[in-house]
Amino acid sequence: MSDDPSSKARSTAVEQLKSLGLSTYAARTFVALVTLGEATAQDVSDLADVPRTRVYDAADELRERGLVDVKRSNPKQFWAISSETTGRHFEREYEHRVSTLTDALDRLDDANRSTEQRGVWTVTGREAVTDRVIDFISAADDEVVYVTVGELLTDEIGEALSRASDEGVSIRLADMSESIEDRFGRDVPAAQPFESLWDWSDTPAGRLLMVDQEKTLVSVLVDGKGEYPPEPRDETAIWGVGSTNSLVVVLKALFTWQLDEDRDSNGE
Amino acid sequence: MSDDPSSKARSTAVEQLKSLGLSTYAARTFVALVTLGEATAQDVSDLADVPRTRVYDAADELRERGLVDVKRSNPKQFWAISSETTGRHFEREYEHRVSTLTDALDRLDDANRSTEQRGVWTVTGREAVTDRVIDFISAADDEVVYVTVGELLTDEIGEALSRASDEGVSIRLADMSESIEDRFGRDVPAAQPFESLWDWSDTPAGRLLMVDQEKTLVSVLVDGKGEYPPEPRDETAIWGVGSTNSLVVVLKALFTWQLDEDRDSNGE
DNA sequence: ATGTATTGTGATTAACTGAGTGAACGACTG
DNA sequence: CAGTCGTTCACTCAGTTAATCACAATACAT
Repeated sequence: MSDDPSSKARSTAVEQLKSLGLSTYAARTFVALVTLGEATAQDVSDLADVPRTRVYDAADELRERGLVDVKRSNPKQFWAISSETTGRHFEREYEHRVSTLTDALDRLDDANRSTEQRGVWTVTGREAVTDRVIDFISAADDEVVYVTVGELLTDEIGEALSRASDEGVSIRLADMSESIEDRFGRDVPAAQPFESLWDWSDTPAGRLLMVDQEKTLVSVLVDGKGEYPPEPRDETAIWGVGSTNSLVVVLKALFTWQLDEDRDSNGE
Repeated sequence: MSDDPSSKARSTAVEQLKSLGLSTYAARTFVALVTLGEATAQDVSDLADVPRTRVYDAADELRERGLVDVKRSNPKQFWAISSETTGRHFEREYEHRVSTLTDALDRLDDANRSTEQRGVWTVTGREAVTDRVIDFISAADDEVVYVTVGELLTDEIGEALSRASDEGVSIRLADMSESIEDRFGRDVPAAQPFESLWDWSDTPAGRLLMVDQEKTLVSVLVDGKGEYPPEPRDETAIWGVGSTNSLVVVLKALFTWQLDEDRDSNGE
């Protein structure tokens, strides 16, 4: 039926609204009101699969949130705000929540975070790994060594590298694809590319990161079945900090050797 | 005790995390990990008031969300991402959700929204009223007449007025305080201030809005008990659209008379 | 004016998620 | 080898939310 495409949009909208904190009835009612424009409880009940007697509660929940207006006629009429306004609304709500959260967390965040550690931590998920990489780069004082493949050099990481470079941190990027090299010729003028120790073309690829010779991260892409849909759990990394950390020690040795090698071949 | 200020931050952080979709245990565990830095299940259980046997589940929930890393040692060690990274994380998550939502809603949003209507809608809450005002101003084609007090002329509304002005809509602002007049001398060059019909200084104040002589909104501030804490339910508005709408008709009459009066006294 | 149909409000019940507890298994240590 | 600690799993209980029903109020029609 012609409802099929819109019914998909309908269910995704309901899902998102629920994840944003609305009850199922309220979410369904809101979606119905968006499509109907102006409607009575009966109309909503017919379209949204919400018991008619519950539409009033759902609409009230929505009204308290400022998502729906009510016409005090008989029968009552309901009206949903436009999708743009909905976006603005949740944007404000979200900003408020996140800023409250980060404020509170900042007040708790202890200083004893980047001390010496033994052993290594594991991270799964590409976004989570990217977060750690950005953390490390942002905290760099002297030097960042980053071996990666173009696929994993996102804008966010580029920005972090640029910022670090601006603060006088020396950036060493390895095994960049052409397009990436072009990009970072602009973005990170101070980046000094060097030849990678390994040939990544055959491996499933991943990244190597060393910051200030005391924080290191190693990741591999683990495309489980097929690499067609970018799986959420498609990257796993281990990382460790501290000059005596075993992972740091071994990577420092490798990188130091490799970088010296590189400098020699460049006639420095 | 010295814990008191931080325990407040603790509970607000937990609240926000829960509202962002985490379970109570997960939220408490995360907050404990942020303060502890690196900790075992026992440490978390002691500080966070989470049953020790449940710390593992909570940490797993957090790990799947990319908020916590795990060291596979014995005993297991947990580590929480920094507050800045937490902010970035939820920002991304939120952006994804809201864009998915607005996409879906746009696909549903029916065109039959701004047709002729009888009767008026009611809105409560200052933010909700502001949303309607912005909606109206953004949809203006020819003319915006806005009578308000400085308190209710927020940046958002200023931006909306500026945008409308840029698109050739004539803006008529009334009863502006000096500072506001200054501001909109810059922001809205095309704004034509005019003398308000009423003296608002004694009333609880509110706003009047008419757009294209076919959409009108009237609001009053209803400071219930005291105006000291800006109550969330502190403004109530009614609005209606359509050239035959009763609220539109009466306000159009008032404004037309007033604006003509104003033009005469200015010698136009 | 009265009866009927429909709207609005409240109460009650059922189902489900999530918090809390305890038991059992496994690993490391003395 | 035994005991202790760490880890996981299974189960109970409570609170919340969905769903249904019953009743009151209003509007419309005859």
